[in-house]
Amino acid sequence: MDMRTGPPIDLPRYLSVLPLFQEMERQELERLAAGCTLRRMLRGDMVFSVGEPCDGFHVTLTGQVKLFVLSAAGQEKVIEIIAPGQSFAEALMFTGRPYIVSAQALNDTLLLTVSKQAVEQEIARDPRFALRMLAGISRRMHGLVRDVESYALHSGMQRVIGYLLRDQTREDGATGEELMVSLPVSKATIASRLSLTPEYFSRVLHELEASGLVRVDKRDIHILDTERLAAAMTP
Amino acid sequence: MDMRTGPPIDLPRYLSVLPLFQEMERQELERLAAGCTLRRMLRGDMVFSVGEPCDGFHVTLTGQVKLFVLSAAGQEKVIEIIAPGQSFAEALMFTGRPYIVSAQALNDTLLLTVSKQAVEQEIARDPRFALRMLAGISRRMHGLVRDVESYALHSGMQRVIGYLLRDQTREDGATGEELMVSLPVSKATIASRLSLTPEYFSRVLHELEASGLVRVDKRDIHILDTERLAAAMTP
DNA sequence: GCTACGGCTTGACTTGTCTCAAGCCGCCGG
DNA sequence: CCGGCGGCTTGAGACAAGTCAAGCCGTAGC
Repeated sequence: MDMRTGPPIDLPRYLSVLPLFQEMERQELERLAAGCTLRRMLRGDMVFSVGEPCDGFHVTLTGQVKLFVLSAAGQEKVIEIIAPGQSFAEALMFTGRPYIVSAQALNDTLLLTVSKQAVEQEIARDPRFALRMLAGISRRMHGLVRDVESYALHSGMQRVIGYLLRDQTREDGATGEELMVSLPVSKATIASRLSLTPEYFSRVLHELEASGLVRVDKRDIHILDTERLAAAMTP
Repeated sequence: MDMRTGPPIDLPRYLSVLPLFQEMERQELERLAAGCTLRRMLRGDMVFSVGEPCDGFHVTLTGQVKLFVLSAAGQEKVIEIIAPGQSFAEALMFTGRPYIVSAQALNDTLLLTVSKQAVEQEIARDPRFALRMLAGISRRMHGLVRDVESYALHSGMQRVIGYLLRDQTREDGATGEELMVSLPVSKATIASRLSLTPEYFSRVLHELEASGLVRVDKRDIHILDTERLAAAMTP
């Protein structure tokens, strides 16, 4: 374990709060913890780059990480923005091939890395852990399929609305209730995540504002009328 | 087991040739086979539809299946075309949620369905089977990431070239070697797979032909110069 | 205070890709 | 032999989204 973080840390306790390791016994967590590394990363630090060998998966305890690819022309496409508590690169670990995306810290970040070896060992010991990994990866894949669907079938405006309402389920609140979405990172990064240029993203937000559907204040998007906004997605 | 297929079939033998079940003992295969169903499907038959509960995954032994979604406006987007011997919907099975895509037979198809229960049972018995499932799903996800990348960073022309050269690795053959790609299904279906309209796909192929890079004969695309074609992807 | 820079917006123009509409071709059924 | 239909192509025009360029604003640094 990397001890650059200062005083020893109760790693098993850190692990226990992660969705992936819920319901695991103290003893199992300790076994896993032995195969873990904790790193403090600064904004802009690379977690890994395309082509590097992959021998584990990662969890952001605090901070944010973006997964992205670069085109031959140097253009960047953000595949996913990893929020605190989320894991990433689990799937890649199991293919046994090098990374196909790069990962970079968007903020100062506390990063936990679980070695491939520890995971395989734990799967061998307890098949239920394998099911948890499978469920996690499958959920990730679910998201990717929805992205593909979105890129192919939705306009830029629809993708933006979809992003703003991503956590809103139907009948989640009363009609016309006002809620607020804070963009977790720069607008340019969100734009890339949605496969839009920053310029066009700006215009779309402006248009939504002009229609009286949202109010934009820096990175806070106040949704003035959830229902009308949702309605604007299916014209 | 569904016996509509006529005389009893040596299901374990069928299973043993699938990549997913490689290296499994006869006894394990027999256990799995007990949880399997074999169905003959006609062109156009639905394997499953969005929203239906998912209690297993599928393998096309012969024939082809398309995975697709429909937009609110009724527009279709083909997510993937499943070739003979390939499995699909493994990931969805593990999320415990209903199907998020639909699957339809593109040809008369012999379809094997492995029940969720049989899979979970086998994972409990042999963790190495879990690793195989994980590797399979991860490979699928790898493909999805490359698709997202492609939709975001490549032009229509580049996506078509990428599709034509998908199995070609560098130094796979001599310079200028001629090879041929047969479209497995209708051009309209391929177009949707690539997120293009049939009209535009047609124009792109025509343009490639005009540049002397390919020769199109019905569904056979003869690649006249692999290197120049690959070069046309990175302008 | 002035300057510099990152993050964002705005305007004017261009273009890749879609839409709509018509037409061609090969094939099957009557 | 003819009609119809699915699969595909072609043309003309429209539009969503991208590009390039300039400019604004707030914060950080000197």
